[in-house]
Amino acid sequence: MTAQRRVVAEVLDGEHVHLTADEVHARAVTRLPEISRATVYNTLGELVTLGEVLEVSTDRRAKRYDPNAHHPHQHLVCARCGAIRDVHPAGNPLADLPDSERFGFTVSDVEVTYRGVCPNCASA
Amino acid sequence: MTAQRRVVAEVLDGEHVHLTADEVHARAVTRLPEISRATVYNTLGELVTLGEVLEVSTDRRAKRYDPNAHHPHQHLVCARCGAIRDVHPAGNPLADLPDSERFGFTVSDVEVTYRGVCPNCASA
DNA sequence: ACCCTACACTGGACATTGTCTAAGTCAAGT
DNA sequence: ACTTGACTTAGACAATGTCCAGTGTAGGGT
Repeated sequence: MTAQRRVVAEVLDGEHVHLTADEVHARAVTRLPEISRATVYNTLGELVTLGEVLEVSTDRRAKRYDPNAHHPHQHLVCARCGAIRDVHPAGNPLADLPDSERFGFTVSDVEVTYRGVCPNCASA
Repeated sequence: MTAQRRVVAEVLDGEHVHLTADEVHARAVTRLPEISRATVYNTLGELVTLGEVLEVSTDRRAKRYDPNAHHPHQHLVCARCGAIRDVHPAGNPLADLPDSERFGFTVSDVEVTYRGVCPNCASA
């Protein structure tokens, strides 16, 4: 555990939002001015491997990092402003895929992204 | 309808697979050698706007384009080789999101990606 | 037929995101 | 103190996508 890794972990834990790698880097720099992008990427990658943090890809621009890794959840994304909310749908989407639709795959995971317009954007 | 757009449409229609923009461009070049990347991107964007083609983002590298836009379906992706299959889960995932989990959003769409290991990779 | 205009296309520069590498730094063990 | 190895840094590089200025080109109006 180095100062750099601690700072990255603190940034993620401090704000329960979904930050991009560059946003994490920007916030980390305010606490540890000389931390490099490579270290942030490396550390985020390690946190993902350890299962402490989830990678989320709600748009096709940058990956985002979700510190809420220990509660299974899905995401609801505003198509206009990109806001992201964690949501908890009823049921288990994995159960909705019958064997006949698995083509011999060993299916281990499912990722659900709801898209819509948030109240802010709808009223604007 | 120009020669360039026809070629892009033919490439997508010809092979029912999920091509990246660059793969579309590579195939288009064999038929129309001087077609530019920008035109392929523009044309793909227009096809997406028209609803003729879907953008799929199964990995974080390149967007892929799915000509099967008129049959709602989801995707099953191999975590090792990246192979993509169209699948049709039972039920409607949109119905699984209760009002209490919508936070005032107008939810219009849902995207489901199953992940697993395909038979080929599992036996290797 | 000839110009004019609007649109599409081209090629390349640019932006964003992420990965890689060579070299530097630091701490622990010998 | 020296060696070793892990970590960090800075920057080059790669992949993908977007933008823009200049160049066709097709069709309408004369």
